[in-house]
Amino acid sequence: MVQLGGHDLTGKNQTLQQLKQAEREARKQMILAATLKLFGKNQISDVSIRDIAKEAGISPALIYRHFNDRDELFVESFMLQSRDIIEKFEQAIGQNEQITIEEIGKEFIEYLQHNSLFFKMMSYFMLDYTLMAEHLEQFNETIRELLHVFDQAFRENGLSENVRLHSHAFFAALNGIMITFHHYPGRSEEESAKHIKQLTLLISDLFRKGTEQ
Amino acid sequence: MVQLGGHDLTGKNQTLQQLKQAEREARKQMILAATLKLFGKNQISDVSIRDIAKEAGISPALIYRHFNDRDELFVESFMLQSRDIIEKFEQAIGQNEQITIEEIGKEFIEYLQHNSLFFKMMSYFMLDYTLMAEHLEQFNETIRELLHVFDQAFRENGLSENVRLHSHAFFAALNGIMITFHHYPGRSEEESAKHIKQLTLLISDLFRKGTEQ
DNA sequence: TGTACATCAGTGAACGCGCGTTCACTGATGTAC
DNA sequence: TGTACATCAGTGAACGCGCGTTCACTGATGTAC
Repeated sequence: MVQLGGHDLTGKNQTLQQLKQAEREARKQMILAATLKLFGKNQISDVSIRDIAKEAGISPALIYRHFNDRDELFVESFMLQSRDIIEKFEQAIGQNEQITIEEIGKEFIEYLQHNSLFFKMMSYFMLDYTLMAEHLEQFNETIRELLHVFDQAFRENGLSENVRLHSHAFFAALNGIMITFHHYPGRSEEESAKHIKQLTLLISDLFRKGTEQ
Repeated sequence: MVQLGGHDLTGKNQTLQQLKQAEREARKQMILAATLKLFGKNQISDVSIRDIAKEAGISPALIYRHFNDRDELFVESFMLQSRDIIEKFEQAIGQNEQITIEEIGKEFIEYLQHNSLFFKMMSYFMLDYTLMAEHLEQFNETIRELLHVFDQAFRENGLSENVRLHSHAFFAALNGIMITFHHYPGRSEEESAKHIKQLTLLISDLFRKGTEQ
């Protein structure tokens, strides 16, 4: 008799096990979805376990049957969202046969603007390095994947030396534009968006010129 | 008899009043100094009123005789520190007769690195926009003053159009480098610093080339 | 088929804590007469 | 000069709150014999 943790895993019972497993997984996804929804609405540091439980329509205690602690839930939410965004971003970039530096800058910023959740989370993780320390490798991988897209674009545009360094610089510069000006005091959201667009164009232009040489 | 709020403000008494006022101001400065010291040691959001009181050797209640609430204390600390840093930065820049774009980039990043407190606070304020909303104008002025230094440098280097836009872009890009890579996972502080230096040089170079045209 | 037991998702209330802020008070100093 | 009063820096304890997390429990379902 095949046994695992006291469960019968043969025949009909195996399917039942699988169904239970699927149900459990579905519940977990609901918690993650509720978390992401609240991250979208509020400041990330203000989202509490009780808020999430309420949003998901469950008891706070149930969350701890799926995640060890708040940080783990937060990190998993971030990873889920990241994979989603990066995949979409890669697809959008992949459409164009040869993408210009301007286009990739514009696309990236637009992605950050339309998926402000990803941006919010990235800022949150970058500044709260105590949180990152434990989940470092996962976070790292996400960023690396993003940088890979930038690498490709630079190579396609004829850059052969210091490609990764250029990707880092471009990525950081675009991040900086968003962080510095997304809530620039005294400007409406619309004006901010326009200003960010202008700055992105300027920076992209400089990178294009730098790549041509 | 000259009276203000029940106090005699003439002759000898005026001096006593002034001394009292000075004493009060000195106490306030001690509180601000204690706050800044803790900001340097810990994450800003983790610094509590009780911590500050303990550091300053006073009762928590006394802090409320000098500041209306925690936010006001935080903002005043930031302003105090900012004025200090920006003045030092302006002096360092002012030494050179004609400063290059590379130099100003390098100087700025070095200032952020050696005064990580300023950088910490700027990030904190940029991301916590609810806090900023009320103290918007003060924060704004600080940043504007900093941008003014960048403006001058760009003008000295022959740029005549879109000067402020270039300042914004350069400032944002340098910020972005710091935020993205100051705690890049898996790197020592030293390695991070070196990497940031490299990226700063690359970005500065692009801006110089862009200015020359 | 019936019964005793095991498992486990799920719960509401409680624990223990630290927070920003306020309260009621003390004690030193100055002021009025 | 003495006395009653006002002012105000300063205090320790308390208020009220929300947090992450855990506890003790329920109830449905499956399992063993």
